Order: sequence, then structure tokens, then C-alpha cells
Amino acid sequence: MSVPAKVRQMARECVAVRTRLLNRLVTGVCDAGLRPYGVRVAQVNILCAIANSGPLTPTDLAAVLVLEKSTLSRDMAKLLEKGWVETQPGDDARSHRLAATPAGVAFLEGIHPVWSEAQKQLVKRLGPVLVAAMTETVDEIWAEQSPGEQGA
Amino acid sequence: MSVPAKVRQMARECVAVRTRLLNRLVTGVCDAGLRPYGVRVAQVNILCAIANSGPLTPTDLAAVLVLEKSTLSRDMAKLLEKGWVETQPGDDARSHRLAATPAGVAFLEGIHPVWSEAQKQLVKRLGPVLVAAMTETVDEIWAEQSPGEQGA
DNA sequence: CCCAACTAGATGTATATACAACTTAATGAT
DNA sequence: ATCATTAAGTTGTATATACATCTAGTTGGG
Repeated sequence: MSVPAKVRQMARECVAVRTRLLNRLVTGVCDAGLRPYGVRVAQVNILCAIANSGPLTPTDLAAVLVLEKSTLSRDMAKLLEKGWVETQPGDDARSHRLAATPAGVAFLEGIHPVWSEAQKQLVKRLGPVLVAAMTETVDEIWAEQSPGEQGA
Repeated sequence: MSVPAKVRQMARECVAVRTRLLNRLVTGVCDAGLRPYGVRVAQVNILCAIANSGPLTPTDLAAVLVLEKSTLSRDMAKLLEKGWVETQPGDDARSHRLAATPAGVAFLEGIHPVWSEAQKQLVKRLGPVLVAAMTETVDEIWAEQSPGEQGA
């Protein structure tokens, strides 16, 4: 009560604080499940996107994931090092394409049970309404980018 | 089509990739609006939580925001340095309480127009259904923690 | 043909985040 | 009272993230 009404409103209604809190919660649940595999959900998401949408350029992948190309550049270094992704020559000497290797695909298949368990926990924790709404909104974002080029 | 069904499912249904994508989107929109003020949404969220729920201990604040205490420890250093938060002695010699200073509250009031504009953009971008679902889910999380102790 | 403008990726720097380990203080069992 | 255990914060280390800048390659105007 001691704070101004505007500040109270910022606390009560802020979309960002909620989105960011949920992000920490979800990332934490996934990373905990993945810990035995020595990988985090950020990398798994990227690998999964490449496996399903690749081969594609880093720029296109960054657009799909709404990620900075510079961020992706460093994440890719780790996936390349692990042998889960390989680069192919691009149309252009500046560019290249990213593709999941058989080892990368096998890794994803291997963690499917862990992924599945995490999904279950998350739907329970977040509620099906929220999960459905997120799916719809993100699908719209992907549809806007270029119809038919779904990502992760 | 060339990837196994399990890997396709992981791409199509994953809650984490969506949550994390939305987090990047929302954080980016807010940080862009806050750039002239030399602060990011992470710090604003913390300050706002302290202004509304404080004085409270770092441990309690971390619980409200679903944040690691170690993360908070470093974020607090910046808020203390800016003079937006002050520490008060705690019940215990190990602990202390965080409270927003008048300057901190004034800063929050000052950015209200920018916050408000960002909210408008975000509701438009995410859709009212998703925003409502996030609000409901996070309110439930806060209610579970300790009835009456709402946070950010 | 040549150079300006642009594009793709990589690198410099800073913040946000978390886990593990550490320090200091409190508590409890005997 | 003493010491093991627990609790609160901080610090070490690593990843994720973004903006600004840099390098290299491409392209278009003249």
C-alpha cells in the first residue's frame, strides 16, 4: 500500500515478469532432467530444430528460434564439437548450412523418454490451457515468418 | 520426414522451446524500450518486486521470482549500487532485508509510460488468451508458496 | 572494372542465469 | 558446553543471451 498506484500496477499486470518466471521454471525442469546427459535444453532445442528443419543456414535458424545470430554462432560451436551437427557448403561462400548428423538424431531419440517425462511434469505444472495458448501463439509466429517453414 | 517419429514429436510438441522463444521475444521488447534508461527488464522486475513486497530477505525474494539466490545476489549488487534498493538488518546476523529506496520507487514511476507501451505491444503480439493464461498460472504458483505474499 | 553498400558469420563485451562450493551464523543432540 | 547439521549469503565457474563491431564475400551503380 505504501507504493504509488503506478508501481502497484506494474507489479500486478506485468507480462514480462510472468513470462520470465515461467521461462526459469521450464528451463530448470528440463535442465534437471538432462543433467545426466551433460547437455542443456537450449542445445537440445537447437539440435531438434536443425534435425527437423535442416539443412538450413544459421540466419534462417536464428529467425525460426527468435534468437540472435551471434548467440547461435556460439551454441553451434558446442553442437559441432559434440558431432551432433555438421556444416554443409552454402549457396554462397559467406554462408553454409547446418544439418543434424546421425549421431545427433540418435542422441535426440535417446533422450525421448526424459523429454516425455518433462513434458508431462510441465503440462501438470503450467496447466493445459497455458500450454495450448503458448502453442497457438508460437505457431502463429512461425506461420507469419514464412508459411510452411515450421521450426523447432 | 527423414527424421524418426520421436524426433518429429519432440519438435512439434515441446513446451520448452515455446516458453523459451516467448521469453526471448518478451525480454527483447522490454529491453529495447528500457535501453535509454540503461537498465534491463531483469533488474526492473526485481526492483518492482522489492518495492511491492519488501522489505524482505533475498531468500524470500528468490522464492517469489523462482530465481536462484546466487543469481539474485549479483543482480542486487547492481541495484544497491544504483541506490534503488537498500539493505536493512535482518532478524538474524546471517541475513538482511531488502527495501526499495525513494529513488528506486521514483525510477519505477518514471518508466511507467515505457512499461505501459511495452505491455500494449506484448498483449498484441502474444494475444490476450496467452497473457491471461500466464497470469493465472503464475498467480497460482504464487498462491501455493504462501497465501497472500504476491510478488513482482 | 571499381568502389560503395549490403549480407553472413564470427568476435568483443556485458548481463542473466544456475550449480557447486565456501563462509559465517544458528540450532540441536548429547 | 561442544560439535555436527542446517541455513543464509557470497563467490567460482560455466552457459545462454544480446548489442556492437569486425571480417569476408557479394552486388549494383557508374
